[in-house]
Amino acid sequence: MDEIGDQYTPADVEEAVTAYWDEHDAYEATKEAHADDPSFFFVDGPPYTSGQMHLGTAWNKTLKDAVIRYKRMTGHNVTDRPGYDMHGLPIEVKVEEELGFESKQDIEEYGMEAFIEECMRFAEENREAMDEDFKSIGAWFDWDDPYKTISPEYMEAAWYAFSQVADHGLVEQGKRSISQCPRCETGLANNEVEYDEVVDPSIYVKFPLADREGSVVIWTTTPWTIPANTFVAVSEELTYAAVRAEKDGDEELIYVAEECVEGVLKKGRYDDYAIEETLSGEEMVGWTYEHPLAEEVPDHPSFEGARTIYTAEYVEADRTGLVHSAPGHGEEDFERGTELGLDIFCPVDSDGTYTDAAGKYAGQFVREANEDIRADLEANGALLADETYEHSYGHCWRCDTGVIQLVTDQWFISITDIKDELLENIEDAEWHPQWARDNRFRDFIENAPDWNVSRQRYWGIPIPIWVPSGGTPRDEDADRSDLTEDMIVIDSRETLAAAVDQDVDPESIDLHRPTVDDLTITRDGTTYRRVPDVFDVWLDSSVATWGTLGYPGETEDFEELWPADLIIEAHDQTRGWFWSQLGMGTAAFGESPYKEVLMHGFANDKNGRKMSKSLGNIVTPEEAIDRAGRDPLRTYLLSHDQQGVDLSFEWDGLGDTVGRFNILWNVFRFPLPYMELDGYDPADADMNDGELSIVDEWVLSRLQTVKAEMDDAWDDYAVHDALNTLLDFVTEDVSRFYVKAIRERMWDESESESKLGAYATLSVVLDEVIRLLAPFAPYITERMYQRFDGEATTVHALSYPEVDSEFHDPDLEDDIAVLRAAEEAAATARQQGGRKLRWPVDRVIVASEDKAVRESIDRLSELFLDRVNSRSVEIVDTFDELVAVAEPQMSAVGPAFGADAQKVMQAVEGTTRGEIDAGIEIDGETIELADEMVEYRSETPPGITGAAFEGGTVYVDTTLTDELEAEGYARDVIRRVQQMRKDLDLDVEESIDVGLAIDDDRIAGLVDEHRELIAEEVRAETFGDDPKAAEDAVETWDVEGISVTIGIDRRRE
RNA sequence: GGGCCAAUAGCUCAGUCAGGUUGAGCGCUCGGCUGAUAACCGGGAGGUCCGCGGUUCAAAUCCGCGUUGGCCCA
Repeated sequence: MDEIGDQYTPADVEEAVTAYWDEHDAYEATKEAHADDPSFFFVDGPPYTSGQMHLGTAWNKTLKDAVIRYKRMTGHNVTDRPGYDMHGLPIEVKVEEELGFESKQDIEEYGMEAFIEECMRFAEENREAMDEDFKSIGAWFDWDDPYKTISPEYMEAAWYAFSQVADHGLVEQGKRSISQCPRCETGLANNEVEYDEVVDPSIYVKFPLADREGSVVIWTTTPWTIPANTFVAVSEELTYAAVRAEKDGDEELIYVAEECVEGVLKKGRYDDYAIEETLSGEEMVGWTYEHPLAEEVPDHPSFEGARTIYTAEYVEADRTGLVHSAPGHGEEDFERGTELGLDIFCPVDSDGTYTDAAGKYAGQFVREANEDIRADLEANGALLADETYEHSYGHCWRCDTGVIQLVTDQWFISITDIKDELLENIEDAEWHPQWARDNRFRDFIENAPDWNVSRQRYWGIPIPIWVPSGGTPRDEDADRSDLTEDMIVIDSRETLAAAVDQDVDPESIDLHRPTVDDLTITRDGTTYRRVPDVFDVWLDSSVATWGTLGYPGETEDFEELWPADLIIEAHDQTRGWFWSQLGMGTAAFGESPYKEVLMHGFANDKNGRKMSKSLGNIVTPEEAIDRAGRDPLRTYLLSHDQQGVDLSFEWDGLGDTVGRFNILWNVFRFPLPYMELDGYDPADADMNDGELSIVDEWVLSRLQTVKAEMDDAWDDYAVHDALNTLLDFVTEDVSRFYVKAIRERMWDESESESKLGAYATLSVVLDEVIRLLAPFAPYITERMYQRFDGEATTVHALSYPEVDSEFHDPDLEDDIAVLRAAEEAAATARQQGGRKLRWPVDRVIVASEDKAVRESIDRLSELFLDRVNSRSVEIVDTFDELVAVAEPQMSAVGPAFGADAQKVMQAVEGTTRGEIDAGIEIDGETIELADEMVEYRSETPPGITGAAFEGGTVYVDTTLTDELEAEGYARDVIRRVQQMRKDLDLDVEESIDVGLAIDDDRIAGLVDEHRELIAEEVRAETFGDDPKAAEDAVETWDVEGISVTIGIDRRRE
């Protein structure tokens, strides 16, 4: 791995480094090097094992990897166990697809045990593929020992935590209205419901009043919930109208909110109407009505308090102002119904078909019954209007089936009971960025409902609750409070083995279903059975901070490390993992399980749109690596805001990043040939060797400033700021200024003190840059380190460079900043004066009214002269050679001179103040000019051009003398010979013979004065005047309009 | 429908917290330099600071109302 190519080729570098790491166990060496450092407990957010790495997960793992590498280099023993989230419905659905299943029934027929084995195989296969993906971007985690949510230790961690939650009285069982996927036949958490636009029926239905004339009108998009209608809700704040409406000669009385009268009448296509009476919502409370499908659904709610009008807060003056309410379905309906003490009637099964209680519709799938219900309502004369409506509607996140709202029995963690504690615990974690915590996260927690943790599925952690047989949660008659009281919550395999009636080996038992389903517990003569549900998969990852430590099975690490020092995920996890962990940590242990959060963004396409198959705008990490490389991809991702802001992926931007690595590569390989020639080993660089020049001191000082700025950025996990500060230093300071400044010194004699100083400085700068960059770009830095030093097994095991105040000289940095600005202005002035940098000038004038600027240039005058190629510099507050040039003011000249004004203008324009003062002549007559007729602008005298910089102006005197011209031409000849040497591919130290002919006698004479200089610079042994005789190369050049013919010959021994 | 975030040069982004003539890099273009050469340096062109309104002597920045995109929630 010793050859350094002329070109930076990421693929070659990365291939070589990967092989090197494998061969030398670089990862293990790195961990070993920091094994005794203070611990840093990082916890990996477990990606779900149903897909492969995409750009977003690549970013996520890259950021984590960079932080871990940085933390190690700054002296921490970092926990780097990767995690995988391997349970849950998404995998079940994928396996069902593979097996061609369509319903739960298929799973039962296939056999639960076999199905679960398939899920495990699927998850493991995906995990292995994802391992490889993550490794491919240089993510150094402990891939041999990931934590997996399906391992017995991990599942036990969930059981233990849940039992703690139960001990705190926060586990409840009860009926709740939930989103149910009728295909998966399970309840879904809110965040598992995705909203898509669908077209649904939109019907207005008349509910005939029982104790008076007329009907109330409701609107619904779910006709299938009408069989379960239990009450109608009105608003306390609305006024309602009794409307006498007429259609086709028939009259009827309907009640709607006053504001909705016109809308409803229009929908019903009534010919005419009159408002008979208005009344408040309150006045309507207690009115009763007939169920509009009374005959079709004989068992419809008719219990005490049913078919009655009540108020509810969820009623708005929308559509009709009255709301059909079915506590057996809707969440709000359920809450209000419970509040009113109404029974819950839900005639729908978990698979979305009506039960016998639905009468005529029994056995039908609810959404398919919509049409029959609509027809029956119409036949009953209850349909006021019948339309369709496009709106967003919830769908199962995995199988895309439209969800239905049902009231079922579920197990909950009563988050609402500990809300104050949750809000307090938020404060214990520091977030980057902080606004995410204080706005979004806090808002969410304030509104968080109880956490439904039960799923009626197979591939998950079985809920460790055993309840008395006959009192299962599916039993309609079971008393809820008793159930919670009587439940037994098992916290571990040991406890399980001790408690159950069967023989169980805690060492070998697999806690998955169906193994645990058959285990019973007998206590005081009562037999307990496990509730059949599994945990919501969000509960799995919520226990990650102790699950990854094997707690409670292993307690040592937990006691030492917990809670986590840092977690890193994208902003979608605010209400995902950031939340679930806080909820679980608080409910189980009373505290936040993490101390710091770094929240990054999403990787979108170049237009800021989500990458998706349907938009065809997906960029894969593989493609990015193929086109640009691993280090450039990582660096590109990390150079953008890492705190809450999305990334718009752009190929050009990735290309720019490659460009910056090219610069770094060039800086790195630039000194190598010289050092090799001198037998200089950069690893042995010693600042005491050689002599430091001002630019050496400056770049070393800049390096200290850069480290200090990077430290500040890292402290705030502003990873992008740290990286960009470093990259700017490499391109702006090291490449553009420093390397350019020391190039000449590289050609000094081998024992030159100045050269040794430059070697030492550049060695130190490169050594530190390599280490500073290592966390971001692990491959190229390893490559460079191994070429440059290589003493340690890997650069990643080394320490991060620290600020050395001995080399910090802010005043010098200020001086050089001024110098660079002035130098830039000088270059501009030269360009305007048509004098290229290779040609020396006699003098440069720096004019500044700022004393500090003048002093800076004065202190650095030698360097300044060198860089602007001038023989002298004058530093002044004002440049007194400027010429005041007259500008006629025509608003004054015109009225005074009338017809002669044009002549006056021409005579005045461009003359100097002296000439004006001496008097202007027009047609032989001297004329009088008033002060206001002329203004003056300052111009440089002939041969001098100026350009401003921040803090002053630089003037360059480009007047030629023979001496300047002689050197200029000589330098041009040198440059041409060097080009020819290079074209011949000569060795740097190889000698040549030169022949030179210049097609202008005067110039030839001038150049002749510098024969020795030329011969020395181009390593010419002989210098003749017959270029054509040369055998190796003859070329004629145009130098400033003069034809110059050069011939060169390699010296042959 | 609600909350949070974003929108500034062709592209990527600073600047917004703390109001005072919009900046940088890349790209483009013209020129220069050059034994780092697919590198490097300088000049130039290139902006309704997403829109509309308000506060203010003064708004990219503060406030309000929108538009577009992202995430989360309903």
